[in-house]
Amino acid sequence: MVSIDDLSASQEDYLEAIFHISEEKMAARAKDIAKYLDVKASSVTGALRILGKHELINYAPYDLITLTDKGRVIAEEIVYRHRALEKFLVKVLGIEREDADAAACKMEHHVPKAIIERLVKYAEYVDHCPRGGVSWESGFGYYCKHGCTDQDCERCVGEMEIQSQKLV
Amino acid sequence: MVSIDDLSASQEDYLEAIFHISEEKMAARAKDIAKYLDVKASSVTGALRILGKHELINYAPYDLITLTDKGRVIAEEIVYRHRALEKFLVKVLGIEREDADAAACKMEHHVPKAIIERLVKYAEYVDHCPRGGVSWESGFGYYCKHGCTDQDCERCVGEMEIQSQKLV
DNA sequence: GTATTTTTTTAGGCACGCCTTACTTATTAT
DNA sequence: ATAATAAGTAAGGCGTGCCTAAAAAAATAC
Repeated sequence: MVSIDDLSASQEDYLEAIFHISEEKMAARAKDIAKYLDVKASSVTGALRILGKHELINYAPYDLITLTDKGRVIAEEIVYRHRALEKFLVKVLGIEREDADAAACKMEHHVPKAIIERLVKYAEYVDHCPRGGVSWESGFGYYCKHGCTDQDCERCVGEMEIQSQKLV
Repeated sequence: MVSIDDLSASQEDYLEAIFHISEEKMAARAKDIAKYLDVKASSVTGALRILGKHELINYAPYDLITLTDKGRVIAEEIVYRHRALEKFLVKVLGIEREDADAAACKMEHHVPKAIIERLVKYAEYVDHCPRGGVSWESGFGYYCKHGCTDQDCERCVGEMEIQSQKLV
């Protein structure tokens, strides 16, 4: 039995690609996958054979490619991770959507599930309770641009002392 | 000229290992590195030759292994990333230190530099301005355990309505 | 219905990074 | 000093995942 943890990063990418292409066109063809992942068609064939062998996709040479039920469950998990990461990067860290998407692609295979769950929870928290958490504009975003502007900030007092010492 | 971006994940691991071992013992030996990374001694040799060729370490057979200046700069960058990630996971997301360390090991090679910088900034912000940001105990940690407890929370009103409808 | 084009597959190759086995070099103990 | 042990190297293998080039199959055009 194959679980999501048995898949390599590239196999996850293939499954993810098939999932997205299938959403649009009912079934994927090797050509679409190659284009989506920017690899040669011949590289796709090998990957498809493996995914087929693991019964994650319905694969027969020259035939249309679809996800099996098992494959769809795993593909959805992968897509969920990607979206969760991207949302976190945008909503919490204020990364530009495009950059966040690119970063999520790079990171998604290497972030443990437990961490993803926490990111989701955190993003949800910030989203849900902007007063308790951090709303980007007024909180972290402002800090990024202007630093700490709290006159009574205890930490800043310390830093100012250090600054003064340097100036002497 | 070799930059940090030219290193594979495993080369980064080797450099990181040498850095940490050197901190304790002045110089590293292949055996220590093999143990540190849980890899066979013979696997270490090849990696050392490459790092040596790139002038990131001073390497001569049977001799002690030390970082070159160039190597130390890169190693410090790698360690910085690891620590930044770990700090973020612990301080912001409330992950247990050990889990955070393990996750950081898995993630550190795949998080773009720009994202690391943002994580650092965010952790700094939360650390610096717990009032504006989120202190773990009172903010996100509490939310994780009890959910939203704000009586006047607009979002929760919506959710309660949904809940009520379900109960009907 | 054959010819052309597109799509897919096969075959063979390369780089990486790890492994094992066999060998060489150093160190340590007696 | 030499035997035993520890440490390091060389050579060759394996799996992954990509590539190119060329053959085979399918789709399309005439």
